[in-house]
Amino acid sequence: MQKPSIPKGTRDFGPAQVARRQHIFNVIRRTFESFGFAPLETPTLENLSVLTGKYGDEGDQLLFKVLNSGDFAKDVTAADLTVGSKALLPKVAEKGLRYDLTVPFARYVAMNRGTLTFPFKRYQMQPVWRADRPQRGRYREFYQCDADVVGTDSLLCEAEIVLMIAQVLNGLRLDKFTIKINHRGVLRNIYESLYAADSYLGEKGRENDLFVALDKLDKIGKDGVTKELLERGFFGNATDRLFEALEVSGSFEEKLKQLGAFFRKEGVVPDGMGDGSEDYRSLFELNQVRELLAASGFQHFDRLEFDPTLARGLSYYTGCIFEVKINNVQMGSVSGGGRYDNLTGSFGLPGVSGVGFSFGVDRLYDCLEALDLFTVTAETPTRCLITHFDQASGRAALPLLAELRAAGIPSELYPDASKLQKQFKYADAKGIPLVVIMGPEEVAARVVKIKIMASGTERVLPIGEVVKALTVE
RNA sequence: GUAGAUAUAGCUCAGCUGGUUAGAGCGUCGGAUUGUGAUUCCGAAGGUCGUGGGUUCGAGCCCCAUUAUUUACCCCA
Repeated sequence: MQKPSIPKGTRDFGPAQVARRQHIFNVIRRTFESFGFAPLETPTLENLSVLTGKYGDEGDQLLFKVLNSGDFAKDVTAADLTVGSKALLPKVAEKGLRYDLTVPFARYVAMNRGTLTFPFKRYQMQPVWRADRPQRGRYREFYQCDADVVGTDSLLCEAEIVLMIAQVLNGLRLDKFTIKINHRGVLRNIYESLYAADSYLGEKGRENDLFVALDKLDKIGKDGVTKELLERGFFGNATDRLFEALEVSGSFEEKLKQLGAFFRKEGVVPDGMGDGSEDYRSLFELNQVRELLAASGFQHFDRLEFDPTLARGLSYYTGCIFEVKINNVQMGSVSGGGRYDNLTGSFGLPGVSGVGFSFGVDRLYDCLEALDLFTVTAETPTRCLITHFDQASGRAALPLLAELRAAGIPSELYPDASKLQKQFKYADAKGIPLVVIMGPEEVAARVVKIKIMASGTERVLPIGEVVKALTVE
């Protein structure tokens, strides 16, 4: 006999867990649909040509590749084996498991460009797979819930993302959250500010190294970031000015102004609208998002934070970027997203702007569990269990069973004529709130006894009035 | 890929410097109640101590290896 097991980083979900997960999905789905997003599903498998190169080198390594069917080794030569796995891969695998929902969506848009009505708004709730080392809040198979819009530059989309995030988290009663927002342009401007002045800082074109290090500021502090930048070839005098740039404080609006003043002081060339404090496009756009939110009646500006250090790993983002954390739980981000100007470009459809974001259902689940916020605990949807004693009473219960179901009350008849004690234990263990007792006495008198499990109270009703009495409650 | 921790009953875990027959709680099953759950009482079943080797008169405990799980780093939902 072998011990059964499931792959690392995957989970089974029992009935109680599924019920709680469905609750999360329902809150998200209702929110997405109320904002006009329509559902889309794409295959679990994508061609590797679609997936590779979209997530950076690290991302490519985390892709699950699927071995070709049949004799997958038939094209492999001895030479391939000596060159190594890189040369071997395209010969043995042409498909992979989807890594996120955004790239398959971009692929879908490019393939169906002729039939879609733009701007195209879709939501998608499906599992994705990453060959990561599992740890807290990190799984190899997990569900994402994405909502994206393609075909418009409007910053209303960004504002609505913030609205949806707040609506979902409030709907889940996870009200202690922080939505961090930044703009890739801000990061670019910061990078430029380091070069705009006279000092030489090291090799140019290493923007990503700067962003990655910057993103860790709140985790490893100034010293840690400085150390990491020096290791990556930036010179010492760069970091001082970097931290000067980041010393912004006050309201969302004030931070934008301070950063604009810093860029001008450092001689960063304006790329924006040219009206005073908004002559940097990134700052202008962030301010626009803020104004649109205010006009939409957004209630949670205390939970929206402009964070110029926020970077996010995925390399395809070009505009606003978001990240959401639950403050009172030790957990990675539960949601993230941003604008990508040219995601469909690599699929032959250039110049289409998209913006979207994603919820990590599994992390939301972990947060809700850590905060003990689940209200759904039932092991079964059954509301009513009919007990019986022998074949005759069991048979006599069937019309009532059908009647209950027709009335929309999920019901079941205990399948065996076991001891009543056993039937009651079954109802209790599964959290079934009502038990109908239908023994020979009840059948003879054309009545049933109904017990409300929570209170322990019982009453006797004529069999014809059962459904009516239960539907009133 | 790098580093650490853990592995004992279905689950969560005790188990003394290495010493007879490895324990508890919860859960399961049976009974107290031949027509009543959760509460109470009584009883029972359930363990090659992850696996393989070594040290020892003697190993759940010490040593080595191996596998699995898990935490952190990198990165990320």
